[in-house]
Amino acid sequence: MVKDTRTRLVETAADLVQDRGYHGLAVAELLTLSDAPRGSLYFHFPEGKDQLIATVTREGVEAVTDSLRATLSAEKTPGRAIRKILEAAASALEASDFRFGSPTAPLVLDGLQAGSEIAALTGEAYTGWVGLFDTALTSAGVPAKRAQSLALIVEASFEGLLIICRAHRDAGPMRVGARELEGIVDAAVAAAPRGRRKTS
Amino acid sequence: MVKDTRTRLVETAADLVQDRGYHGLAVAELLTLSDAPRGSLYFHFPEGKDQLIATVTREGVEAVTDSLRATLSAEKTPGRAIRKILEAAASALEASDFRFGSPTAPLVLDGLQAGSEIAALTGEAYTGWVGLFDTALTSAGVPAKRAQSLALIVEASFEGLLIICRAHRDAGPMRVGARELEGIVDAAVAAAPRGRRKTS
DNA sequence: ATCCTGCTAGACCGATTGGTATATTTCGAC
DNA sequence: GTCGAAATATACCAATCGGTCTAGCAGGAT
Repeated sequence: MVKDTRTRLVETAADLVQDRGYHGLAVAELLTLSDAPRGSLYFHFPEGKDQLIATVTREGVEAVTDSLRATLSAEKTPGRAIRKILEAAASALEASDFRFGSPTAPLVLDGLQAGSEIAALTGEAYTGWVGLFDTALTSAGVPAKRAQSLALIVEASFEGLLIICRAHRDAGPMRVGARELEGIVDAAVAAAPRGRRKTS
Repeated sequence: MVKDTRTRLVETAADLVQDRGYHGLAVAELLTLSDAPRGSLYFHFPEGKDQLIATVTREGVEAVTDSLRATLSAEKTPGRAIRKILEAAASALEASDFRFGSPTAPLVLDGLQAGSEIAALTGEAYTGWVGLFDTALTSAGVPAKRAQSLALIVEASFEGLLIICRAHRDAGPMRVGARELEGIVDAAVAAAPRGRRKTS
C-alpha cells in the first residue's frame, strides 16, 4: 500500500523542512525522495514550493498543537505533562537520527519576507503553543501574569533544547531540561494560592 | 575610511548567516553587499563558502562568549546578569529590524553534514555558553547538579526566545522572558545553602 | 627599473535552481 | 465502450548556484 503522491510530497517535505529549512529544501531532491514526478507537484501545488511549504507548515503546526494539548490534558499536573512532552521529543530526536525538530524554527531562521504567508504561520504557531502552556498553568492555579511568562519560558526552552540537542547529536540535554522545567513548574504551582485551582 | 575587503566579507557574511543560515547565503549576493570582487573571496578563503562560514561562525561565537562573560562578571548576581543579557538582546533585535540572532542556531537547523567543521563549531559553542552560566550559578552557591540543568534552561530559553521574537517581529517576549528567568535564577540562588557562595 | 607578492577584477564554467509546457495515462461516470 | 477530468510523466527553460581561471594592478624591496 503506497500513499498517494500528494501525501508523499507533503510528508517528505515536512521532513526536509525540519532538517534543512526553506532554502535547504531542493525541489529536485524532494521529488526524488518522494518518488513523485515534477508534474504532480505543480498539479497539487500550482504556486510551487512556497505553497507546498505553507501547507506542510500548517499541518505540522497543527500536529504539534494536537500533541501538546493531548499530553497536557492527559497528565495530572502541568509539570508532569511538560516533562513528558520533552521526554517524548528526546526519544523522537534519537529515533530520527536527530532530524526531528520544530516545524517552524528552521523557517523563522531562514530570513523569509516578513509579510509572507509562511512567516505569518510561524508567528501564529508560537502564540498558540504558548497559549496552551499558559492555560494549563492557569488552570493549575498559577496567577495569570506568572503563568504567561512561565509558559513563554517553557516554549522557548523547548525550542532551544531542540537546537542544542541537534548541535550535540545527543538527546541528553532534552532529558535534563525536562526534569528542570518540571521542577520549576511544580514550584510555581505549589506556590499558587490555595483553592484557586480549576478543574480541567 | 573603508574597512578592508576581507573584513567586509566576514561582517556581511555574519549578518547573512544570522538572517538566513547556510543555504540562504548566496555567494553572489554576499559579494554585492560587501562590494567585493569574486576573486578576493577565493583569495582570502580558498576553500570557498564553507571556509568563510566557518570563520564567521568562529568569530561570532567568540564575540558572544566574550559578551556573556563580561556581563556575568559585571553584575552582582547571576539573575541580574541574565536579565541584562536578554534585555540587551531585545534591544539588538529591535535595532536590527529583527535580523539579530544567534550565530549558530541557523546553522544547526540547516542540516549540515554531522561531521563538518561548522557542525562541530555549533556544538562547542553551546557547551561553552552553558558552561558560563553554570559557573556563574555555581559561584553564587547553587549546587552543582542544579546549576547545570538551570544553566541549560537559561541558554535554551535564550535561543528559543530569539526565535519567538523573530517570528513575531516583537522583542516583547524577550523582555518578559528576561524577568521570568531572573526570578527563577534568583530563587535558586536564594535556596542555596548559606555560606557556600564563592566570591567571583 | 625590476621583480615579487598581495590582492583585485571579471570572464567563464558546469551543475543545479524553481518553474513551465505538453503529451500521456489513469480511472470513475455514464 | 466512451468521454472527460484528474493525475502523471518528461522534456525543456532561463536564472542562479558555487567555483575556477587568468590577466592585471598596487606597492614595497632591492
